[in-house]
Amino acid sequence: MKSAVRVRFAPSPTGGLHLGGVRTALFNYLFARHHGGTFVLRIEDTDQTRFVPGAEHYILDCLEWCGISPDEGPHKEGRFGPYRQSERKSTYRAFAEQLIQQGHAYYAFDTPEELEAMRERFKSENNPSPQYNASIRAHMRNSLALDASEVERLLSEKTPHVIRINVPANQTVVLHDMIRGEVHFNSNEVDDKVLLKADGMPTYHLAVVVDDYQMQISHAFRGEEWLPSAPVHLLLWDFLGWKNSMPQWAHLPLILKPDGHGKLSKRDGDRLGFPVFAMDWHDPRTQELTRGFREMGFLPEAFINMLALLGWNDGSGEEVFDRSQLCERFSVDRIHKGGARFDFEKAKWFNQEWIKRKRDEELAPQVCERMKQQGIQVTQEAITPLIGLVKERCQTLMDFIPQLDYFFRDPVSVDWNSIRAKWDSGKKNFFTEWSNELAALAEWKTEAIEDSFKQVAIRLGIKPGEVQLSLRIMLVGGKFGPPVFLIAHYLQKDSTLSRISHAIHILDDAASS
RNA sequence: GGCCCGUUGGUCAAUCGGUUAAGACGCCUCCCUUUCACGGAGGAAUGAGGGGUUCGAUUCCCCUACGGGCUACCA
Repeated sequence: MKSAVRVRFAPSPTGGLHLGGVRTALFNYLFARHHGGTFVLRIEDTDQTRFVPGAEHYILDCLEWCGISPDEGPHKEGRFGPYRQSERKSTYRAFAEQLIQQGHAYYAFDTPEELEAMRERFKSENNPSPQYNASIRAHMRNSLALDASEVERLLSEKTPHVIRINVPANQTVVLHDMIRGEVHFNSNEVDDKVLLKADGMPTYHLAVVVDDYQMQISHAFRGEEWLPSAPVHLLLWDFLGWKNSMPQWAHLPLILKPDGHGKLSKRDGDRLGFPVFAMDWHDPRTQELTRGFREMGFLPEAFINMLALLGWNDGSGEEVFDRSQLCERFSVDRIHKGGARFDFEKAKWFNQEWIKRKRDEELAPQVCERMKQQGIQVTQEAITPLIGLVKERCQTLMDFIPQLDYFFRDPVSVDWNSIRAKWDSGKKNFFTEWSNELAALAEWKTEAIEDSFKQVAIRLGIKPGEVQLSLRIMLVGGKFGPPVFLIAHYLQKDSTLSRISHAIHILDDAASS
């Protein structure tokens, strides 16, 4: 009786794709791959007021960047399309009507104002947000409370109306969650959710059930914030007579703010200086640009690795996994129940691990691109051999820029103070002497450069170590980077000499003034 | 307020009744290196509280506290 594994990621195209969304997509993907199943993308665009052009395409791009592209979706029609709920609009109404015939739903003609008035009227200290439920629906304008003839009239006059679920009283609805086990709900606490809106579109509640059924979804992963509405969905699966086809549910733990309280939001990223969206999101309405992990210099391998370990682990103590390892090791019973705080430091560590693991040639194109964006004249060929020199110093792709910049142009800023403190005629003499030696050097090789440096130092009675930091600052601009003689080697003779002589002038001027 | 979920170091977390309560990030010290990193060796730091169950509870149950989610014709 075991059917094929089919899972879906069902975002609504309302803006950038959040970390938590990507993780839900990822867990779906990993589960599907682990079980040889199918990963479906369904666009939940039933709220026309929140629709944002470009968002769907952006979501697809994010998933592709992460390497977790869906097997079916609006981009890749399968046997279960269409994959946009707006394009499935016509299918929902019939099910809503069917529920009415069976007494499991009813028409409601209440206007937004009337609903507001109801909430005001029944609001109390003990019940600040009254629900549209068994005790209240008798007081409202719906097909359960009104005369049949009146309902007939309202309908024939095309009075705007919605269809609500008729939640039975005094029932215990039991959810069997793959992560949380049994969760019990009392139907008296569940309100008569709108199933079909006045504009004819279904709400999430109806659409998720109809679509999961029609798309033959076997396992449904979603965020924990959906747990409270699970009984509505369970009831619908039952009412529609599809109980035996219902997917197994898994409510994922939330990703929380690093500080303070609540679930992680885009605002936290803005506030704390880290990305929350997978990729840059440019809001077409507000023109606002929100930075993404990709543009901040993260590798997709690191991004999904980090996300996979947020709320799940394989118990081995290992943490760095590539996509295929994740697919292999993923299992629902090792998903956590509790929410996990997002830690940007750890995210950067994952990225650094992945940068170290990547071959220089793989990194080169992206690093090259980023340097060009900064106006630095570079080529992939020139950069590739340098990447290995600096990559263990980089946590993001952006870190390569300052690490590589000085190889291609004179340092933009120089930490003169670090040299000046101990600058004297002896040192000036040393660098002048050494420059002459370098100029005459036959072979521009790292070892030869270093040898000559040491020889001149010894000849002048200076410890090589005492002038090495000065040299580094002259060439690099600061106290960082690979071994200094290696840098001189890559810099070539002319640049090396010119930076040294430029430094001597600067330091001399400062000394004489 | 109500309903639901959760709770091991600062953070991610292992443990599925018996451990000196792993490991990782971050932090600190030292080594390597006259830069910064990488690497290596150490260190500080954890079972929310109270009741049970049990020979024995971090592990099972209950209560409390705390945290979170939901409470729309949004998903």
